[in-house]
Order: sequence, then structure tokens, then C-alpha cells
Amino acid sequence: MDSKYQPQQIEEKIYKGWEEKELLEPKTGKPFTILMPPPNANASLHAGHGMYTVEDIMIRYKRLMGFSSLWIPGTDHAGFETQFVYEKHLAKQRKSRFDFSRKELYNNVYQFVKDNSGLIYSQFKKLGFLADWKRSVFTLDDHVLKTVLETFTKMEKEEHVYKDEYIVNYCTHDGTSLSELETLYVERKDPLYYIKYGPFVLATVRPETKFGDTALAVHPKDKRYKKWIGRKIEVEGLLGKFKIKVITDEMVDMKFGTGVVKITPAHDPNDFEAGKRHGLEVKRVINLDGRLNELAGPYAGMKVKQARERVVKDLNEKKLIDHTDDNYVHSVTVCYKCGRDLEPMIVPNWFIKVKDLKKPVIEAVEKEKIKFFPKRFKKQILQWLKAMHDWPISRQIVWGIRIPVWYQVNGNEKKIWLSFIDSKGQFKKGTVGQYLENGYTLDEIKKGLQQITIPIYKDKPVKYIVSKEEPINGQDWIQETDTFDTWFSSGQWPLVTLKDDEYKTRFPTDVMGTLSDILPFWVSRMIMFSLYVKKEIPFKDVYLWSKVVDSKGQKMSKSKGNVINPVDLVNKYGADAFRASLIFGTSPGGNVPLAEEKVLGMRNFMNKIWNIGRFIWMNKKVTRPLQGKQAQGHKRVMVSSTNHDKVQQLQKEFNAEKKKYLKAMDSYHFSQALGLVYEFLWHRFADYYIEQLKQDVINGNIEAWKTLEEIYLENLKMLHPFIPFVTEAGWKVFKGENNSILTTSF
RNA sequence: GGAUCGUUAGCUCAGUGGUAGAGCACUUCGUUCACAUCGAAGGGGUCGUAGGUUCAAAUCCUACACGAUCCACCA
Repeated sequence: MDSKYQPQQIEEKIYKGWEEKELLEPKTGKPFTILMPPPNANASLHAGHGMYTVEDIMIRYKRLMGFSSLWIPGTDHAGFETQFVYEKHLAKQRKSRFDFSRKELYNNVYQFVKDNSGLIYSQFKKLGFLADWKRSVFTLDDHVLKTVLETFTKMEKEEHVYKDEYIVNYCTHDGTSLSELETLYVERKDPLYYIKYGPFVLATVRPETKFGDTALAVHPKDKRYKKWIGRKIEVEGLLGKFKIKVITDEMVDMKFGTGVVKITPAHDPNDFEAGKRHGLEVKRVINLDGRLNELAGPYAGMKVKQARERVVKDLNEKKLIDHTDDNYVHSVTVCYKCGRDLEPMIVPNWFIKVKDLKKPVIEAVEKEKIKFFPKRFKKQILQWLKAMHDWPISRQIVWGIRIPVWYQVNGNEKKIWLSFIDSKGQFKKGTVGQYLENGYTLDEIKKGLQQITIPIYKDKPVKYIVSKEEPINGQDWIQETDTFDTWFSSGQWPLVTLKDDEYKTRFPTDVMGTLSDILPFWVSRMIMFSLYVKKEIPFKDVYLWSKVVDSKGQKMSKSKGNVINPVDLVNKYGADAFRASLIFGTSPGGNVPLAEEKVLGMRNFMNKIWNIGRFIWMNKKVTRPLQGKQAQGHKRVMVSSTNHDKVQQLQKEFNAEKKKYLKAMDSYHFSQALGLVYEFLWHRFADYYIEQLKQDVINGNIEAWKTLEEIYLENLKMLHPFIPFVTEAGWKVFKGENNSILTTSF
């Protein structure tokens, strides 16, 4: 045995040994199952992934408790995220997604992901994860597609799905609508213009949307404007005179601005809601490309910001601006990827009605059929579930699962808008009818198709069918180009990871571990899908682990430059030290500061563990039968009553430690459990008992030696879930190279 | 605006009615004898503020201050 524990030399070998002996796979016993939260397929390890250690701790602990532990890994295609990364990659080659048909683009991204995947698994192995890698599931695997499409079909049939125009946050640069998760808010100072509007003055930061105004609103209790309510007023605007109705709505804040608001349903979420309440016309003036359209007259074709400047300039010239407040601070919704302002836009979207679907979810959480650790997250998820509104599931990107909806072309030629690349490589944009008339076949259009957009025609909607396969008379149908929101597929994770017969034995799974950030987006949806499809909860417990932050408690981000690469730390100090530093002295659901000094401290602990074993091992030889004077000395030690008492005391102290340990482990108090063993092994077992019994052990006191060995090995087992490598290495020293700590039990 | 969490040693954080703790940092001493990636000893905190409950409060309650996060709003 080396006097220093050197993880670099043995970790890889140990892991290989587990693989060769098939110890990553479940053994017989009562089932215990965890589904690994799927990281992005093309991701590489970041500090946050380190917290997966918590699941490894559970898996290994249960294995040692005699359970049939199974940890199923997987990767996520991460739609928007991955396409974004790929597009940046394209940009370097001075290309964009508009240079490709959706089919080409999809295949390219697929290849890109394939080329970059697998890395994270090798890094997970480096961390020692005891997952059954052979069972890895990718969210675009055939059987996953099958399940996801079936779920959608079922939902559509049972009327949980609808298509509607909806106001979404739309990034005109990335060309897609964004989920709540993908939006950020930034505080910003923008001029607030007080515009003369007929008899009123009203405040707005977005004068360029005034061409889409379809009403003015005041608060019902606002006495100042009582005489105008319900009347149509005449307004002199930039495009001449027009009439507009004055309505009342509670949403108007009398104290803000002048208390009069313009309602622009097509370009503001609140106005959209108000428009619905009052049955107002929805007048779109900004197109999806971020430019004003023909309703804006001379401003048509201008981008939003440019149009705003021109409109303000022209309003000023016509003396239609009363005054401007230049110190107005408000928060603006921006794209979390490109940082540009998001445009509230009317986009046809597929929705899931959540009202009925979320009911059983709320019930399951309230009745604690699913428990949360730490407990406070129960409140959080309930709050979110209650506020949850209909879920837009379509995304205008290609990297994902294409929505299995087919629109009828025949009779709708003028209603179906699309873009495609023709056989000569020319980019085309317009209605399908326009190109069919010009001699294109539907096949050619489909081949080079990029995107189709079908507005809602309320009087005569475009007919569609839901079908996993292309309808037989394919000539007449064209498939939706939108893909599902990533959460739509990852939300079905528990429905696609187990084998059919395992749903009888391993479902619901035991624990779902994840970061509290995605509790609403992911966890609640997994519960929802599972209850809908399987009529059963997907997991019994939810464990929310900590967010890994830097040593000052700051979130790690590239822009701050405080990103710590876990791989470097593992190479330097060993996987055990890294793992222990994420668990030792931390609490779940909070922050874990990751600092090199802490990892170093834990590395020292690993070395201590190693050297305790080394001391005991080195003295094993001495306990052989002794002769002559030695034997006399030996005998004398054997009968020493003080030492006998010490041994008994040690045994007693250990029993108490183990009891506490088991209690902590069973209640997910991993930090406590590790701290307990740390304190016992180092400061009681080594600093006190070994020092006290040292001479006796060296002299060959069998009772003392035997007790030290037994208790040491027991502590290795207890530590094994946290620090698998050093404990396995120590175990092999005592039990033989071919033995594994994983085959023992408590 | 609503909610949740936090505020404890120089730093990062455990501790949840009964003698204030850990890691790192700091001071002093000790190297052949398992480990200097070590050991021994020590300094350092009126546990955010103000009230209350209690024989007893860092811990329970109330209010406030500050910070973090989530949700909503933001014309």
C-alpha cells in the first residue's frame, strides 16, 4: 500500500472492474428504481451535473441494503437549446437555417448531435456513477417517438388539444415563439410618450403599434372619462382620421399615465386578453419577421425600432405628442438566447388544455401520494400548478418531434402559407396555391419545405387530420412543420424509459431527483402525463438537490467567468473528493458553493481513510502466533482491562453511529450521514481509539486489532455511496483484488 | 404586488427548545515509529433588529430590516 492515496492511478481501473463484473446492472432483490434526468445529448459535464451524485448515493446505498437498484440513464434532444447551438455553428460558416430545407437541417443537426454525444457519459463514468448505461434512452429514439405521438393522438381525440391563435413571446431573430422558461426580464429606461389621441392624451412606450389599436380603455370607476364611455371618438392620426370605441376595463390603472389606455390586441398580452373579453378586432401590424405590414401605410417594411423612431418623428411634426417622460423604467421581456426584445405576437399554436389534466396532479401532491424533499417544495409546486394556464406546445424549430398533424391542401391552396427551397436551390415564400399554379408539384414543395404557417380561419378552417404516418393519399396532405416543445417529450420520460414488464414491478419509480428550477416545467408535467396515460403517479418521492454556485455564492456563468470545470477538479483531486465536496456540509434545495479548497479538504479525508486502512493492514501480520518474549508481552497486553474497556467503548460508539447513519440515509439527509461518518472515523476512530490502542495493536492484541478491522470495514461500507472509489480500493486490500464492496450488504 | 427561503466565527455553511458547531483561513507546539494530504493545543460569534411565549430560545410566535429565488404585473 502506498503511503498516499492516489486516485488517478486506481479510479479508472476500479470502474472498469465494475463494468466487467456487470455490477452496474441491477441484482436480485426488492426493486429500487431511479430515472436519471436526461442531460442534453451534446452537452459536456458542468458543475451542476455533479449533483447527480445524489442519485448515485441512493442507488449505491440501496444496493448495499440488498435492493435491486436500477439507475436508467438517458439524453435529451433539447430542441431549442440544441438548434441554437447548431445555428451558431452554422453562423461561423456564414450560413443560416434559411439555407436549408427542414429535412436537410434536421439531418445536419442530427449528425451534429451524434458527433458530440457520448462525452457526458464518459464523464459520468469518471464520477463513478453506477448507472446501467446499456439501457440509455434518447428522446428521439423510435420507441420514444411512438409513445409521444400516441399521447398526442389520445389527447387530440379526447379534446385536450386545440389550435388557436395565441399571443406568444416571439423572437423575430430566432424565428420562434418562446416558453416562459426561455424568456428573461430586464429593467430598462425607455421614453414614455404621451400621445394626443382625439380628446385624450395617453401614455405608451410603443407608439409604432398604434396602427393596430382597436379600442381605448379607461377604468370603470374613473370619473374623468365618464362621458366618453361607450362612445366612438374621432381621432386624427398619422394615417388620417379614424374612429375608435372607448371601453371600460378593470385592468386599467387609473394612476398610471393619464388613465387612458390604447388596446392593441395583436401586440400586447394584456390587450389580447382584454380584446377577448370585449370581442375586439385583432389587427396585426407587425409580421413574424419583425417588420411592420401594409396596415402601417408608409411605415410598412420597417423594423420595429426604426418604425418607432419614424413614428415619433412624424407625430412630433404633426404636434401629436403632448410630452415625453424620459425617465420611465420598466421591465422588458427579452430572449434568453440572443437577448433581443421579444415581440408579443399572434401565432397559430397548438395548445393543451390543462384545466382537467392538472386536477389529478394537484390532488396527488396535496394528498402526498408524491412527497417532496425538502418539504417546502410542495407549496411551491402547488402554487405553480394552480396558476398554470393552457400550455402552448408548438415550436417553430425543426430539431424536435414534428407534430403529427396533416393539413388538407385541396381547397385550401390560398390559405396555406409556406417557405421552401426548390430543386434549383431557390428560396420561395408564399401560398401553396401560388406555386402549384406556377408549375411546382406538391412533392417538390414538400421536399424542400422549410415552414408552413396556417392562420386561423374562423369561418372556414383548414381541415386537418392527426396521423403518425403520412395519409395514403399523400398528394393531398401537407404536414405541420412545428415541433413539440421539448418538455412535451421529456415530460413523458417515465413513460419511455422502463421496459413493458417493468411497469408491473418498478413503477411508480422510487425517486425523481432534479434541480428545483425545473420543478414546474418538468416535474409537474411528468406527473401530469403519467396520471393521464398510466393513471398512476410516475414516482413516489421528489428530491430537489442544490444548485452549484461558486465559492462566493454566485451563479456560475460564462459571462462572469467564474465557471469551474468539474473535470479538472476530478483529475486533480479524484472523483471521491469532488463528490464529497458537493455533499459535505450542504443542504438540499439550496446552494452548494464549490471551491477548490473544499475539494482539497475532502481529498485529505480520502487520504485519511486510506491511511487508517493502511495502519490496520500493516499490523495484520503481527497478530500471527508469537514466540518467546514477544508472546509473553502479547499475553500481558491481552489481559489489560483498560484496553478491553476501550474496545468495548469503541464498539458501543460505533453502534450508535451506525444507527444514526441509517436514519439519516433513509430520510435523505445525506449531508448529515456523511458528516457523521467523517467525524466518527477521523476524530473518534483515528484520533482517539487508534492512538489509544496503537501500542496494543502493534504488540499483537488480537481483540483490539480485530475490532478496529471490523469497524473500519463497516465504515467503508457506510461511506461507499458517497465516495465509491477509495472505499472499494480499501476493501480490496482487505478482501482481495477480486472482491467488491458492491457485493456486500449492511 | 403575492409567495417561499435565508440572515450563526474572517470566508462558505451545518445546527431547530437544554453547555454555540464543521470545513477552509489564523496562532502556538510537535517531523524516523499509518497519514505533515498529519497530530496536539488555542484564538475568534451578545446566532440580522425589536418585542413575545417558556423554568429555558440560534431554535417557537409577531413585526421590521436586508438578501436570494419563484410567480404575477409592467399601457
